Amino acid sequence: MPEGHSVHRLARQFDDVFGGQVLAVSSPQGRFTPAARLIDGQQLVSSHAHGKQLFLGFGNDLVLRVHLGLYGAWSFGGDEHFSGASSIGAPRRVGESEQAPAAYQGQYDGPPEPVGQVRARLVSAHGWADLRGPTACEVLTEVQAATARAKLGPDPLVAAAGAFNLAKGRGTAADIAAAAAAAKKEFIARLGKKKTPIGTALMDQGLLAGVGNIYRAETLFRCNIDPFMPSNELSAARAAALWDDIVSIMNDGVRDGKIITTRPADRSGVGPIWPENAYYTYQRQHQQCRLCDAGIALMEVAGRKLYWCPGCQPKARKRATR
DNA sequence: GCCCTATGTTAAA
DNA sequence: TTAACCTAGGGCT
Repeated sequence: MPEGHSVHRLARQFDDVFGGQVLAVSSPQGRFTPAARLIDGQQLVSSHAHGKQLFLGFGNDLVLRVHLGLYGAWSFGGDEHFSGASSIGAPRRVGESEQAPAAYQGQYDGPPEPVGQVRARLVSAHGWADLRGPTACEVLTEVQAATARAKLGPDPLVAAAGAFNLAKGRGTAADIAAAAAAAKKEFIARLGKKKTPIGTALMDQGLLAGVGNIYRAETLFRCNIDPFMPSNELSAARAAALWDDIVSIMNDGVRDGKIITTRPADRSGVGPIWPENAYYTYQRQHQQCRLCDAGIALMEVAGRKLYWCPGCQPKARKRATR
């Protein structure tokens, strides 16, 4: 699935192209039809991402919660007023871009006939959005939506989302700074209480919301942390540095529409930056590390593939203090 | 066409 | 720990 950065991009996209507009909501596939009727014809009043989940608020106080899961994807289209038409979701192959294609050209005649399994379709006067293959797509009350969000850990992109809202005249800089500080503090505190390996903890959406398999592998490499180290053996200072690194590379992901975690000095001079030179360890098993002589290791852990460099991410020799 | 894979989560065993 | 779920693309026969 797209990791948190993609969902934050989606939240911005919905805000930009549908914000304040009345939407026709349907389910060409049929599976979402009863819930779609609850928000059909309502105005979109908010668009928010928390980790990998998207929350769209409507004028009748109902909330559409969407989780793309492993395969879900949104596709968009519309006329010249429908800026940023794009398709953001699960890349179908390594190296696929999450960036928007060229602007729509030609006459806009409304959304196309649905092809395949379109779970939900949102249509405004100027464009449309189709949702396919989500793990979750449901209409909730505000209380239910708050309950869903309460299960999620701090989001490294909380400040980025705040900056976007600030530019739209919502919120204050002071509130954003406070939220970002609180998120970081909470992350550090939660890690300190967990004995689970740090590589597992980073994938726990209740501990930290938005990091997935690529960011997990890449940030642990960048911070020289052994993925099997118990979370509570990481010093508070290293936990803070880990948070800062996650914030940094995920902010880049929001900006770029793709995950690039390599520092410029560490990229090979051969081939483009992305995807060949975008990662340190993800899907680089058996290849030589970019920084040392070791080969990148791969092991299946809890059903997900974990990549790391045994040379750059050595086992801690002594117990760190917190 | 068939099999495998994928930046994910949940429930059953 | 395993299976199930949702979808599309690539490589294979």
